[in-house]
Amino acid sequence: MRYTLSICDNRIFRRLYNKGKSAASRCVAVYFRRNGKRENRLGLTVGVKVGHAVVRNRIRRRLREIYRLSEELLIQGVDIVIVARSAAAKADYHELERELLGLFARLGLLK
RNA sequence: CGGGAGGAUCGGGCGGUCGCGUGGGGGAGACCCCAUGAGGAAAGUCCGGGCUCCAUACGGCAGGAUAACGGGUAACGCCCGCCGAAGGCAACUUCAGGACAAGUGCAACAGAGAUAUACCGCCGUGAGCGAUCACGGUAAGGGUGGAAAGGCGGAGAUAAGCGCCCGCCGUCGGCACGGUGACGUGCCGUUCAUGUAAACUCUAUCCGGAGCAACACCCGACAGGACGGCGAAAGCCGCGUCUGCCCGACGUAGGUCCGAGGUGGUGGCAUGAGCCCUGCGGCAACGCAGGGCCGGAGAUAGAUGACCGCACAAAUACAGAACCCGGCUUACAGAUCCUCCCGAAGC
RNA sequence: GGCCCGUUGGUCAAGCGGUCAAGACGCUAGCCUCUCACGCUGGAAACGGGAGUUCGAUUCUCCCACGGGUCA
Repeated sequence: MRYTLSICDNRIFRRLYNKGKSAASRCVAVYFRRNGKRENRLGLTVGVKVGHAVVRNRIRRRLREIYRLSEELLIQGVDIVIVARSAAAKADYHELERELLGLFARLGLLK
């Protein structure tokens, strides 16, 4: 991903959950906040409750793919956390793509 | 053809576009090229090891594990063979399968009585006209129970009965033969004894503790402190670590411990009790010898996804390495192969 | 990733090889009261699942499932 770093620090996740703006749909929830930098930072959260390791990996990879393909459309300089919910385990790639892009549009993250 | 038993293997292949981890190469750089990239269970963490630190891991108690016998293995609670028991017409499957005859405990309810007993019954004696009662004998019959004085059958004897006696079976003990052994077969006998050890316990064998978040090293930040007593010395006490306790060992001034700080990097880290083929030994597990192959995962918020095409009946199961191996257990759509048993029909 | 615990009515929980598996709160029916509450009497409701040992398992053993703790 060209313009994006990963979020490794648990404190950044906490700050987004507490102070970021958010929106949610059936399968995913999105939190974001401006970070004052030139590039974006992305965090993906897929909890244990969603499924076992194979299911969690698949969801995480699909979410990352969706983000990668839509990266050019997004504004820059924000931290974004995408949280998978339980329903994501049964959704296919296209459903996730539709929901996630819909949330990005609702939050005004698209250029 | 139908039904069944045992074992083994696969659990995806080819191609295209974009994207990711690792290694290598090219380029001043942006970047480009090449190679490669999850499992049979990677899982549960139930056993056993390697490896690292603690003492070179040593003695006793406590604690834990295993349990017919022989072998295999680095080791095992695993595997192979074999014995015994149970089940099945059979192929075959299952078994925590030592010792209640060392001692202790427990056995509710029912039942007269639970390791010793006489409720009904049977028999004898005495009392009574009699119904019946009292005392004694008896475990063959009834009833209760998971279990009632080895089991089944029989004859004599007896007041009635009883392994009191006989035959067969079982059990225990002894002897002989076969087997490396568990054990089997045969003979003899004064043995005849409730169950339970996944109850305490006893017997035999094995086990030191912790775990890669172990451990070693580097950079930076912070805040430093303690190291005693006796003695001339040896040494003793104390303190610390090693295991719950004892014993013991080691350390006690270029070392150790406590406190503070809690951030990043490197190694450990992937060639291993490895896989394949051939030969020899062995019933087998497996071992030995020779040859070949490395078919290269190695992250540190953690790499495999999206879309499409092709053949096949279909691509749909369970499921993601985190120090590494050997097992066990659990989950699993579908496909293929081998061996064997039973039944029916035919030759 | 490693190492340890736990699971009993709706909730909190005691028990531990054997007769009805205690108790509290809650729920419910009746009584009391003009009515509600309090009080009194009664009732329903549970051993996470599956195997094994045993005459008998909530208890003992094994395997799963779920929930929690702890270690840099």
